[in-house]
Amino acid sequence: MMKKIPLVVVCGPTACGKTALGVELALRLGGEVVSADSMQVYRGLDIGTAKPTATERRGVPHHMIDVADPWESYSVARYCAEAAPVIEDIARRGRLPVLVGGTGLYIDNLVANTDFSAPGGDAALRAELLREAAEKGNEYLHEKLRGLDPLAAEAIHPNNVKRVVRAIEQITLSGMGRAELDEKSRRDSPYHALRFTIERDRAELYERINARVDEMIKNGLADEVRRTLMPVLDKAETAAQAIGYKEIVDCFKGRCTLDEAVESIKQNTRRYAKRQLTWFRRRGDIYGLDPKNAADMAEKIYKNEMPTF
RNA sequence: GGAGGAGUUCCCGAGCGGCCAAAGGGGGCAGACUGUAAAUCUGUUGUCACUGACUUCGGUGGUUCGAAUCCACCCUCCUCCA
Repeated sequence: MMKKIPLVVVCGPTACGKTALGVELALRLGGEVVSADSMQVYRGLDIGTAKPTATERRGVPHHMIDVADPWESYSVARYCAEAAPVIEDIARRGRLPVLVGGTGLYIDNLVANTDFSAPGGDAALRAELLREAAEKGNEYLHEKLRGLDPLAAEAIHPNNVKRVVRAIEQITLSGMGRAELDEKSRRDSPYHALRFTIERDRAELYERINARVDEMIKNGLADEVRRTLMPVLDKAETAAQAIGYKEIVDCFKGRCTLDEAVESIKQNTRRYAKRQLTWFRRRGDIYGLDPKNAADMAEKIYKNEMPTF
């Protein structure tokens, strides 16, 4: 059996300080940063995604940032397909890959080496199912799923149309139910991953979020949205969902004032952070770091003093 | 000074004698999550010894078997007249 690739993971909610810690770790451990962020993949979406600046990167190479255009749709599958070789390459060069990001779905599937080769997507089928749900109701579509894949139907709430659609799509395209697909998608992981997060008080985290949004606005977020997203809005399926962007778009479309948009960005970011906390919390293998000593932790990791090692 | 209107649970806001711990929304909190995931969805939200009890609807009294809902006075805010 091949030796596993050591992988340091810095995850956690937005604005908790992942970027700085990741860079610090990379500097001290001779590593390179691999971003695990579903929005930083997009070129041009810089300010609103809190993409690390050249200064913040401190000379550390960053990967999986700016790898797609805003009008492309992105996905976990694509992320894993692209990030895995990058990590392998870093390791081959004798450096330590440091995975830094807040997109739990991407991180977990990358680390688990999930096989996404089986069922792709079918835009036409999705549109058709979506229309069916709109016309005949969520329950109708859910019943349809129940007929095809009872186990999946059991696990997915009828109102979660997006998931119901995907489940129907999966079984239609592959002939396999979700349980079977999930089973087949599991592979051995080539990584030996150590996960860290930075723990902060909820109130403090929310304050950091609010302050950062104000900072983004000051740094020209609205202008960035006008330049990079507005022109391609109708095609930018994934990118148009980004917090900080969709709200400004609403403002440009006259649906709200700029102040309202800013408040909305803060609100949505806070809720997003909360969902991230829930996601990461359910994993029992994430080592929580005190923000005050986060940087010093790098030294301990380096010296193999971390309890999880 | 006079005439009206309003004060409801964290916020907005319905309720207008019993079915009210009080609709609905927001926010908060908790949860789910394998090809849109910064997305999508769910639950919960007075307290407790929680199939029951207790404290809430500006304040104090009163009417009533029973009040957030009726009456009196008081306090605060709004509109109009002076």
